[in-house]
Amino acid sequence: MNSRATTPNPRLSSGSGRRGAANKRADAQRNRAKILAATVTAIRKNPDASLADIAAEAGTGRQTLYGHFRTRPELIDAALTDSIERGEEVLSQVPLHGDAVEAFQRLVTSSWMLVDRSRALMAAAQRELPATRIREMHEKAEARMRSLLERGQAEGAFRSDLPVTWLLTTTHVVMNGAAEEVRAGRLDPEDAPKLIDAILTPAFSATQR
Amino acid sequence: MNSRATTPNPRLSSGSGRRGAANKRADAQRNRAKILAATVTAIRKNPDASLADIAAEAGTGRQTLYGHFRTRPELIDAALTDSIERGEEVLSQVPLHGDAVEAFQRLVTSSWMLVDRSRALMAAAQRELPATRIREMHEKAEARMRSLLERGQAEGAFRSDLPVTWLLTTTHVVMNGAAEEVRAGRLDPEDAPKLIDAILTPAFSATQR
DNA sequence: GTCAACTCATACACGCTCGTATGACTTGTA
DNA sequence: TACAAGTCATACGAGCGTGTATGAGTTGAC
Repeated sequence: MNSRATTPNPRLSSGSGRRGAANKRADAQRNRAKILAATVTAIRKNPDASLADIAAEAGTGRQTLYGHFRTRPELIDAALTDSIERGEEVLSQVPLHGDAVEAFQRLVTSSWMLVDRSRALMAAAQRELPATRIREMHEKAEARMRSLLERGQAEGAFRSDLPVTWLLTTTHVVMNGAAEEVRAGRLDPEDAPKLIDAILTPAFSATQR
Repeated sequence: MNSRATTPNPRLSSGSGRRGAANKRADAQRNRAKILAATVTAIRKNPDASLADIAAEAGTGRQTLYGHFRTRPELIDAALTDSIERGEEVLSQVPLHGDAVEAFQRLVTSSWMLVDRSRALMAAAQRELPATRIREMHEKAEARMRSLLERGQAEGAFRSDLPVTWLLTTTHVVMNGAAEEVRAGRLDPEDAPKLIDAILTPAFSATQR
């Protein structure tokens, strides 16, 4: 074990203890990031973008890409993981205290922006990654949303005659619908949160049922 | 013109006046139908099904398929057109008179079953056919739904603070979500209409706003 | 029964993408 | 500065899907 001990490099042991990701040349880290970003935009432009397309989008050689990601699924996985991690940073800041309905609205608005950004990537992932893997990546975000909905139900803010699962999918589905409308140019991104809210709030409300 | 006048064949001039589709051997018509059906089921099983897969599913040779449909898009187009035409036969029977909300519920229930059946095919079409073509095919069904929603708004049954377009997409999106849940085995098809309704009715309701 | 229509197996050309390999070159780092 | 790490152009093999071609065989229609 520990055969690569030539460079102890105590400089940066931040984050996970893994050595795989951290101690790489600054150069390489930049390229990795460029490729990850390019994956999102390239697939956004063309859902069937090849690895060559993505490398071109990143302004890097195809071989460089292969140097960072051995296979296509591995790249997609990494790109999605990255997107979700960035999303987590945003979502974890959303205050969930207080009125459940208002908290839900805040969470949905933030979530929607993320969905809008990585929609195409998600679609690609759904075709190339096992479904269990994708669910696994969304675990945190989904758990947050679910427990908020559950709290709302318990407090009588949200209706309890429907399973939380269905409220959850409805939420996803309406956000995705808005994102699709934006993509098609039929909806102004600015207006989306309001429209999403206009549907979900009365749909989930406990009043008058 | 009229170079193929060898067989006047006054037997069946039913439907459109076109001669292209009608006067084919019974044999060929059967095969065409088999292929169309196979397209739906094959793509349902595997969204990336090749023409070879589809031919196999139909129990026919690949060349026979090419005899009926010159290219892949042409096949997808034909299959979707066929699905939609069959759907029209169902939807046109749904009574739209009387209370707009109830009519909407009836229409949604019927529509959902169709969506559930041809969801995979639609996804394939979205990847291989121009968006305008797909919208064109859905024109009738969409117009029916739209005018019902508009009537509901005018009568004060549906809220008027949202554009009909958004009500329309919401409807689509929730139906699709249910279909997806069914596909994933997380939802019983029997329960779907009830759940869809439970979301859409309060979401679209004009009361309490 | 005759003929055209249709089916189907086989085969080929083409283009595309993935993944691998090689080697020369450039850049970061200590 | 010296060496490892990383980049990149080029090239190759394999696999797959599409669309075309050919020809022999089968089936429906009149």
